[in-house]
Amino acid sequence: MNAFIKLVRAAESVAARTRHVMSGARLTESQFGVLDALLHLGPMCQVDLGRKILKSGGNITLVVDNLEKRGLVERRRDEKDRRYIMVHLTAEGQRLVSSLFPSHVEGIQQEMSILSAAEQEELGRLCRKLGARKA
Amino acid sequence: MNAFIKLVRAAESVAARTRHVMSGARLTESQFGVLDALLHLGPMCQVDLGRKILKSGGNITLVVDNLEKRGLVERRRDEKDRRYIMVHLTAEGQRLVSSLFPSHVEGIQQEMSILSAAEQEELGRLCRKLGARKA
DNA sequence: GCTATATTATTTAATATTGAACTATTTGTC
DNA sequence: GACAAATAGTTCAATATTAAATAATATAGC
Repeated sequence: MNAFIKLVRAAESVAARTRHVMSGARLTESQFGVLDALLHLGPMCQVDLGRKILKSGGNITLVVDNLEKRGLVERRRDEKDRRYIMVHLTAEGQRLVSSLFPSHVEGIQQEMSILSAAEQEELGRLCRKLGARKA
Repeated sequence: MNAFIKLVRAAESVAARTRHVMSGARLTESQFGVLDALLHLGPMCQVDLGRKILKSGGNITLVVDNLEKRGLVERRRDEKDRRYIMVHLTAEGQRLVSSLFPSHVEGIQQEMSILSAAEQEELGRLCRKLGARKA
């Protein structure tokens, strides 16, 4: 029980302390999460984006809307299965997320560096068990 | 870096899977967090509530507003220092949060039970280090 | 081929969330 | 005591977030 409270606080604390890189570019965490997924995994439909950043479908619609307004991503209807809309990075989106990514990673690593490599390993192992638990 | 991603996913996964107790009573996580703090720590000003549930001042104003509309909490101006507003549980608020608390705790314990007691201990230790890190 | 079911995406209503500007109050310093 | 700095709370605009209802499309079973 206590472990859970500390888990949530740790996640929120570290996230809050590393938000500045994103907010400097006027991106929210969800927006950055979407751009990050598209950069590293390629074009993706919105359901998959939702699974990736753990948000509801309705939410993804809005986040992608806002990214699209800024010209950072592009929606393309899948002609094979017209239910799907694949979300693509634009050239500008790619440029932006690529330029932000290194300092984003660096900020997180700096925050995590209070734990030794072995501790980070162990933390990852424990969290993976919790995250993978069935509904 | 990987550890951080797993940390966030674990926190969000467990939280999402235990949300049903709160949403069954039409309470959000923040609303429940406020009621919980008031129940276990007594009346509190809004700044302290914000520190407790890790949310901004503007947010606390709204969350307390919504709890007040439902008659679950009450605002009382501190007459010693009129900048402060102490938030109190009403009888109804106390009844509600007390009735919900056991199943809330049980749900979390069930989610966490995929880890052994020793693992939970270790997870708590690692998370405490991360959460306590200076800004 | 028709129909029931499932899946993707959107919309809507309600609440959350932040950051910044703002008001009211108190405290510290001269 | 006056006034500058600090602190508590509110408001506002922009975006997020969910759950539930809906529309469009695809698939499976008959």
